[in-house]
Amino acid sequence: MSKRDQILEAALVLFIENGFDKTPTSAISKSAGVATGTLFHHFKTKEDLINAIYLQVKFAMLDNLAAKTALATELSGNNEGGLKAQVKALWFNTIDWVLEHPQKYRFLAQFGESALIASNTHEQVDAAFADYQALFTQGIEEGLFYDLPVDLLLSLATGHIFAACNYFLQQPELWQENDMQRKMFISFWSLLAKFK
Amino acid sequence: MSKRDQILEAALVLFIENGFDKTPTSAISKSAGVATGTLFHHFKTKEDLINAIYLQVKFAMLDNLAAKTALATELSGNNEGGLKAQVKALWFNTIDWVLEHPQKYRFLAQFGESALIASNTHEQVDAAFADYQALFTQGIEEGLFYDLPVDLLLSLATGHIFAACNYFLQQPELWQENDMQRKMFISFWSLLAKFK
DNA sequence: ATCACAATAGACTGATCAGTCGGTTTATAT
DNA sequence: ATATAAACCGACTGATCAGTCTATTGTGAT
Repeated sequence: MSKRDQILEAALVLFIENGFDKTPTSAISKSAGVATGTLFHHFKTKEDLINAIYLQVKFAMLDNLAAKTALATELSGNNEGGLKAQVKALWFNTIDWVLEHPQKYRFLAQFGESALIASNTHEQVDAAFADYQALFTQGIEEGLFYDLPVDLLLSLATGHIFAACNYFLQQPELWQENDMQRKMFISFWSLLAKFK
Repeated sequence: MSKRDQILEAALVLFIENGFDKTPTSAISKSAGVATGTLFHHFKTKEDLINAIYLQVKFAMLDNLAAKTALATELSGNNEGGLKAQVKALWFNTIDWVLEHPQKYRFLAQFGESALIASNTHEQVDAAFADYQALFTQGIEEGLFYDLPVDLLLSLATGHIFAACNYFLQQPELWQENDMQRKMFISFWSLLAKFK
């Protein structure tokens, strides 16, 4: 692992544990096994660093979704499989990834809404989520989903997913419980779609 | 308005605009028209201050809901009015309050998940929300809601409301649009209840 | 009137820390 | 081999700022 990655990893952990302003750069470089100068060689400022982490985590999440989706279409042969199946895969894979990467998720929850993340950073991420937006647009146009603005529907959907993640990160065993995933998806789907 | 309240109000605005660590206490006292000493007379530390704001805002939200609920039961005569009507009132009044207090909401969104809010603070707030938890418990016991843990259902519900608020704070005129509130409540209700 | 205490003021400081700087090592290209 | 640049190091510093301290002003209470 490159020193740059060591820094990103160490900083993520320290940031979620102590918060941004209670994490001196000296602590980060120390924990990463790297000199101060090296940290500032790779990241111009401390804020650059947190924005880099944010991008890395968001894209890691996205890459995972893309990989899983690709795998699914490959296995099923066709590249459609129905809108509902696609949405379900997206929903399940997101929660699955979060539960496997609790720290990365906690970072997003803690800093995603903070003023530290530059608007430019948000734009880069939003652009990368365009594919999934298209999926929801399709649902609306087909009359399957409620006739609401796409980004509102997307926001409601991510809200549901994140609320679920918050809960199941506290109680991971419940997520595996009989019928739980089925019930949760019904709730999720009902929020979007007019029909079952 | 007491100097204490002036400080709370000034700090809230500065915190959401610049973030916690980019807001020196000197800027707060200056903006509040108060001396440094006065700030630290009322709040032992800067973190005490942000926790005090958090409590004030959460309780303001709660007091508003309680007042509106009380008014509704007074007007309707009986104190029941059906579970769905009660949930709808809760849902509508929350969004209404948020849209009328965008800064307070933005504060909650930005700092509610941050490490700055003490666990003790969270506990005080959770305790105050017990009444609304009872409402959801009732819905589950009556077999009206999905058979899921209460706090999971609560978390999903608040997730939906917050996602909606985020959206309509950007596009306030859409909230008033014909049919919008009806459609949004259908989506909200479907997420909780097995039947329409 | 007098006492006690809460509220207010603002100059001051000790500690902290983001970021710099001059230098060394390592990798790459020619 | 040699040149060039990128990666790396860590001691150092200038600026910032949370919180203190001492003094002054309201404000009841008896």
